[in-house]
Amino acid sequence: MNIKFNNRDPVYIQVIRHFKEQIATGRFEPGQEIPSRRELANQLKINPNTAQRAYKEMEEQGLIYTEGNLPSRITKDASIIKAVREELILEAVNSFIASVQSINVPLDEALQLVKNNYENFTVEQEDIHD
Amino acid sequence: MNIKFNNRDPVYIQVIRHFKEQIATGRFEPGQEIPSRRELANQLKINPNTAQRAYKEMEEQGLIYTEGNLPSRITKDASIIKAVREELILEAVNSFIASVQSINVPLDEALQLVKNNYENFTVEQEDIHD
DNA sequence: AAATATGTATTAAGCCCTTAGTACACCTCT
DNA sequence: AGAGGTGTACTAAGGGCTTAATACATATTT
Repeated sequence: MNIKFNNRDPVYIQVIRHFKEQIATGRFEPGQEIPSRRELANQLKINPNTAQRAYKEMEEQGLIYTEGNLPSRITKDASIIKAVREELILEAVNSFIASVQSINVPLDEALQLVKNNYENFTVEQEDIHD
Repeated sequence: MNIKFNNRDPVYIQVIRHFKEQIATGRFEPGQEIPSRRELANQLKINPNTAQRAYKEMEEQGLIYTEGNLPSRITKDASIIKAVREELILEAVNSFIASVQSINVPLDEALQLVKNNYENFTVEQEDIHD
């Protein structure tokens, strides 16, 4: 468990986002046990209450579930998992289109830019902070 | 002047973002006079101090300039204007790539999604709030 | 039984952003 | 000279998010 936090979004939102990514890609499998609130807080160096808030929202959204006071687990509902992935993708696509259209970047140019930067992107990211 | 504000980013950040878009696309021309702090606040229904904060940061970044106590103007520095456009584009591209890679969307699929949604995007946006 | 770990809940404080109200110096226009 | 608009600056209050410090019931482990 490792999250690169930025300073503009609330931490609990970024935690939820990270879990959604893990669920959408299958790195978190259905029914898989996840860290307790306190353990997650320790791992991420955040406050237990912040972890609790993230978990609470995820539980309300059906992303995770908790039986009794056992460690929470990833949902087994395939339709939710599928919806999460589609939500993330749609969000990324719409956000990108809105951005490039707001600065009048034509479709061809936008596609070309993505193509040119996709492969070696992870490498470049090492220099990016915040 | 019309900005659709969201609730997650600080208002003065969104104002700056809007000005950058206008500058990058040439809708704000070099040397063009811009609304005073108070007038902008009136137009956008925000507090004059928030407008002041946005203008102050833009002045520090060289996006606008102020001579005496005359209304501020858009920079005439072509290199800054070019840099703004490139910054916005790079930001959009990197953000998009980071998003799709985090959920393992292959390049081909990502490009196809952008292509499929680019044309009719402005229409769909009418239903989107917040 | 005792200790530990779990989920859950409450209260308080601090920080950032926004809003609000005010103030001052400067310039332009009447 | 006076009025109005400009940039600029300051203090104060409120809201949302985070952090902090506890607290409690339950289940598991020792």
